[in-house]
Amino acid sequence: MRAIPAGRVATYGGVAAVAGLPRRARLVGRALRGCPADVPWHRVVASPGRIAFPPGSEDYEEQLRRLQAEGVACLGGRIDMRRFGWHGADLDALLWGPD
DNA sequence: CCGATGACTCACG
DNA sequence: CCGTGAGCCATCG
Repeated sequence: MRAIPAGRVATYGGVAAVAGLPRRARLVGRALRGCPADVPWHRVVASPGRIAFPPGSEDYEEQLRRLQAEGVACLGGRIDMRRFGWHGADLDALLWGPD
């Protein structure tokens, strides 16, 4: 999660896959609940580029604020994944990095 | 032990 | 775009 750069977003399923847990998107959402403060939870959105919280809820607004603060546009409740989507590297690349 | 419940996703109509 | 249904599986009551 912390590997997701500011200004980009990843999907629940994507994070799960990178973590080596394919098809476990729900688990990522569960893990995000009450996660440490230094975890950029707001950079994780649902598959189509939509904030997963119920629109209008306090959590929804909070995430929207944080994303906009990083320059991520959310028009019509949608985030353009082709522009802001983070196509993360595989776990090895994340751990060992390109030097 | 068991059914219900999610910060999910994908396929289909 | 919207609903349905099927996977998913850790938690909860």
